[in-house]
Amino acid sequence: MTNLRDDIEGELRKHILFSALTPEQLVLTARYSRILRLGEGEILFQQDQPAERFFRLCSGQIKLSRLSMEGTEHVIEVVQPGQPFAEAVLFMKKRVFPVNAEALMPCEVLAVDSAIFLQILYESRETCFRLMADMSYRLHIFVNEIDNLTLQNATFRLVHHLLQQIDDCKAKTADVKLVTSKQILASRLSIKPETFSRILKSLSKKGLLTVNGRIIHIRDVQGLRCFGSY
Amino acid sequence: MTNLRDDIEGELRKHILFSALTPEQLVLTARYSRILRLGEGEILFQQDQPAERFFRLCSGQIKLSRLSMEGTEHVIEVVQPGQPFAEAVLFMKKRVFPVNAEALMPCEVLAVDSAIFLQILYESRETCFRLMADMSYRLHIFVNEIDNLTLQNATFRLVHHLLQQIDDCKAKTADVKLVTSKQILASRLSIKPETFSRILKSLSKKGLLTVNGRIIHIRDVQGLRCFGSY
DNA sequence: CGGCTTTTTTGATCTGCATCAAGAAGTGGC
DNA sequence: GCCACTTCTTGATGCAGATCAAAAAAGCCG
Repeated sequence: MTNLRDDIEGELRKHILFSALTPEQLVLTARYSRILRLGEGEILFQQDQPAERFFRLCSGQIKLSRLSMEGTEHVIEVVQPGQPFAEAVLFMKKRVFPVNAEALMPCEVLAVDSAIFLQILYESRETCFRLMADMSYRLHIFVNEIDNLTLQNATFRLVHHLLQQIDDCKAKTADVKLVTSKQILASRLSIKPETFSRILKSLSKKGLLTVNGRIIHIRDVQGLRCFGSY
Repeated sequence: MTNLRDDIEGELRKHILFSALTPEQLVLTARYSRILRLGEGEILFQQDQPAERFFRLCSGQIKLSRLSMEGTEHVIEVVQPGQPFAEAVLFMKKRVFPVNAEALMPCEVLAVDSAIFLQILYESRETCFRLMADMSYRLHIFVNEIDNLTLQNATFRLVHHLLQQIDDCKAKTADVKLVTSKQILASRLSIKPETFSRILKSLSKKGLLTVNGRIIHIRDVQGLRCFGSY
């Protein structure tokens, strides 16, 4: 565990955005970086707080969410180990976090100083290009996300999510282990927990899958794929 | 009209992404750029087509939309003169347009060659930074968009849109001229035209506004602002 | 102007999903 | 192993907004 603290450079090197840096740049960045440890339920940052750092998750799980005025929460993303987050804030006029970040379990997070990174960016075209690719990718994700929310119904979104989790795309059958609680996954997909449960039930009644706790056994991948919204 | 064809450089200079270029870079870019003219209803590009250029709208209006598998359309954005679009595609692995683009009226569009621009980007940090700021801004917009779709109801979205159009934010009363047909605006806000019409009616019945064709006269800005979703 | 298309409105009805409420089934602590 | 607590499921009911159908209003053009 504690060994991580001593290997900030190693952690940085794993970070796609830093993989193009020269050794000197890496050392400089490391000096302005920290490994943070969070307990379950701990808040890393909150919406509208000034953002002086951005992150990469080393271990654990982080929930990124937004709060509406009435206080209802919507989970935007559940960050998995290896993923960078809050890096696009660097270029916003108002440099504040657009989301809340909360540890869903004990986490180790690499925190990098924004100011230093901007300086590095200025010196490393290669890094600029990686960041642009990264942001472009995120934009693409968001466009798809909006599609799903507007053009598609709840059942489709759930089915789509399950299918995405399958790596072997030509398998007839598959097991999907949900990475979070059904509540949180439901929010991620903009579905109420009750509805989520009912959809799973109806899918299993159709013989397309069986549910065993967090393990979803898909009995008919092809059938599920052709399913859509009917 | 035709004078635009002769002034590609001038048009480029207005493009925020090109405003940091050296004269030589500008000339080079201009050589690989074109001004395109589109008639009403003409398609500039379609979803999944290879994207070898990106754009800036000089005049007219362009509708960016997505199609679902069942064929229903959702308007992502209505591009106004001066706005760049499809520039984030540059960095995607599969370099294809993620949306359809159709002229809502006769348009003049500045089309810039992607390959040349990537080369320029490599030579101009300043331009990289502008593009990153641009993408970061778009990401932020999308996060808000998803908020509105998930946390907010149709009435809120419409009210929110109207309030955004008001420039003088402390005015008691205001006129908003819709830039497109109500149908298209409705789709942009993920509302069916019928529902859109009903919402406007209910707001006017409450005395908050009056509707006169595409001109919405807001009689009580403050009241509308406090309105939300109730 | 009068006939045409297109946009907008209105009414009636339907439905997916939310909400409320209450059990059931896991999960962890001591 | 038992109790408290959280997560998940199930049922009953309600409502926002979709859908279908058709009238009304607004543009358009020869």
